[in-house]
Amino acid sequence: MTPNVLSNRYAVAVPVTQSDVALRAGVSRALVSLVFRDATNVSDQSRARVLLAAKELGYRPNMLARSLASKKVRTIGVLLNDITNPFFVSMYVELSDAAQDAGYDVLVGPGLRSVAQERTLLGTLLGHRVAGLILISPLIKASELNRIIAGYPAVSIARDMNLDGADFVSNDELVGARLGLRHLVDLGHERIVHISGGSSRSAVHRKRAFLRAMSELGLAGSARVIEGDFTEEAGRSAAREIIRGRADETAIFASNDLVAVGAMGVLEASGVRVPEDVSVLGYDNSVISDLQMISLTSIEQPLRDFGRASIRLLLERIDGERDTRVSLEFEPRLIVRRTTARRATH
Amino acid sequence: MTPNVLSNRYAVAVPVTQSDVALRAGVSRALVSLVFRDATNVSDQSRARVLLAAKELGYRPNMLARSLASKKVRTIGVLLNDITNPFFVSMYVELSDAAQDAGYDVLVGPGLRSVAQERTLLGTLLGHRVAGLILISPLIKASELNRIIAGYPAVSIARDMNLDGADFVSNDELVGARLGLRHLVDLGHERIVHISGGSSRSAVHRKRAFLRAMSELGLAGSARVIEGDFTEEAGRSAAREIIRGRADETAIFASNDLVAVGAMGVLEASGVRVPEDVSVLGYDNSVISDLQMISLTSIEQPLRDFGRASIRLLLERIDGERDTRVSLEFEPRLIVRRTTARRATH
DNA sequence: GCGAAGCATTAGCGCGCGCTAATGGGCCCA
DNA sequence: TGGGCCCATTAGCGCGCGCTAATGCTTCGC
Repeated sequence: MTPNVLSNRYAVAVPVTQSDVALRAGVSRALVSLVFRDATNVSDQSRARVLLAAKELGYRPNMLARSLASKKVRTIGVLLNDITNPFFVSMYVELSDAAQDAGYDVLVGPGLRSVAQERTLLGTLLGHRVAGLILISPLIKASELNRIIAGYPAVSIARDMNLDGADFVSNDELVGARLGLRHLVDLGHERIVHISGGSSRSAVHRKRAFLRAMSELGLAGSARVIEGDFTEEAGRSAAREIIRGRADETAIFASNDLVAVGAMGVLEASGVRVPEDVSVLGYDNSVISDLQMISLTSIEQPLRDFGRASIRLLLERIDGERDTRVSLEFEPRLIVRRTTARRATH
Repeated sequence: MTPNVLSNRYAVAVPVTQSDVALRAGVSRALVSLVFRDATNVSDQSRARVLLAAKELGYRPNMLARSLASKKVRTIGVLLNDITNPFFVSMYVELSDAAQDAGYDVLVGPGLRSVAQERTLLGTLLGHRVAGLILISPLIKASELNRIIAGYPAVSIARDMNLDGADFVSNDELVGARLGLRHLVDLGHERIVHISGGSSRSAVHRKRAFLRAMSELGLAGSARVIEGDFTEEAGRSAAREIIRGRADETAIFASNDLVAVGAMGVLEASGVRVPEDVSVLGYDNSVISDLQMISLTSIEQPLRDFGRASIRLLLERIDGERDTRVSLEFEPRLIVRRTTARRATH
């Protein structure tokens, strides 16, 4: 009976430390540190021995200890206000990509449109001492946000909140509205209705851009707005209102793709054909707009540019290269698909 | 001239430590630690003073140092093989939710269907010394995975790889296939084609379940499979083949929603009506299937159950309560929408 | 008034690693 | 053989916090 020999079928993950590697390689712990920090002044022979020992033991530098000791965290926090929105997810992909290129990890705070939850998530991110924050269309009001992240490197995407310390990246709403409306006007449309995204800052900006672009085109009189939010249901509801009111609008400028798709669903179910009877224009060019069954004409926001620029701006602040606030607006692009067509002559 | 007075418009985030709080509260550092760990044996008075000082200074416990000192990391790593797939994103939402309830943070490794990338991401997660891993349909082959995460608490979702140390959570493919096919057969369909998800493990399981369920229904002879993958394009391509071949199939059992939507797009563009001429069934019940314009009948995978169960299983391992491997299969559900209908009598 | 008991607080080591001043050793040249 | 130089390596402190044995203080009972 040897009670020590238990059936240890499942190996326990024994944490391997620098000391373990040093011991096995027959060198000091600090030398191992030097090797893993790519320092010079290490003989090729020693380096090889250390790397070999590390490999044999399955050693991996402990990010926690490393961050703690160096006082430099290579992790960026991303606060997402709505992870179910495909547009934001794509945004995250770009961010993650750009961050990785810069040698940073990304920690997400995936919100579900709740202010309270956002507060918690921000706390978590700050608790992890992330090097900087990227806020994607946050819901918390600016004053509170300003207080929470005071002095923290931050970039806000898609929502300008005039944070002293936060840079701002967005798409040029006015250009977007012009692109979309000119396209519709070129197709002969004049009476155009906008289904808004609600009372959030970005939604209001988009609505104003719509109204202004209509004015520029001399169509201020035939512009109409139906209030909604950024969901499919808002699109459905607005479409019902349009049908009920027997309005003479021939085109819809939706506040985003989801809204557009919701409207189209109701329109087609009611016998109103898209684009034969009504043209529909979305915003974001998210993945659903590209589905063949939907094939929605949409305004594309340059996500890749957003991602790259955000990370760049953030790193400038993290590295202390800049102290002044920067706002960047990128130009959106019109992607024409099959939901917009020449206005029917009646 | 007082060169010390610079225009310091942007406050620098000064890291506040436990010592700072202790100093301000006039107590020892360890007492602050006790307060923040909700220890007993702290007078209400001291507690209040510490908390006040912490609030005034904006102190937040440093997760890094905490993990290092306690040797307990409250972070779970999630490896996602394809973050652009809405199904996986929903999966992540549930996981994140369940983890938070258990007091854990979540660190994501967002893959884009690349094995090399997955390797890197795993390295990052392990470098962060996450308490455990959740692998969502990973691509890395089992043997390698087994070596990398040896002894690490892990749960695999949607892909069984017989890892000794990894539990397994999935949906019961056979039940899913039966649900879908019975529904189609009840509607009078017999000749049914499956558009497969390719050669990945989960795709093969789904295909086999389809074939077996067809056999059970006595329809082995009228079952057909078109190979594809889990993308919309695969659905389109398969639909073209179906049309070209003038096959007499009256129903399509797609390997996922995206494939189904792709097929529907081509069918309708070719004048084949859904569901009048052909019924289409998806899998996953992802967000797109619920869009009114699509309204796809689909097999719902119980994501919430997946998430809860995965976290629970993982915590059991992390807490050392269990050493043996567990596999859980949850029953999917049929969600009937508008893409399936009674077979046309010709 | 004294000891015991109980409670609140503190000192100090350890976590894994970054970083630097200091040490050691080898080599070359005179 | 001695001195000097340079390169490789090491000892040791610090990062912010967890944790516990030990200390100080108060209160109470007899």
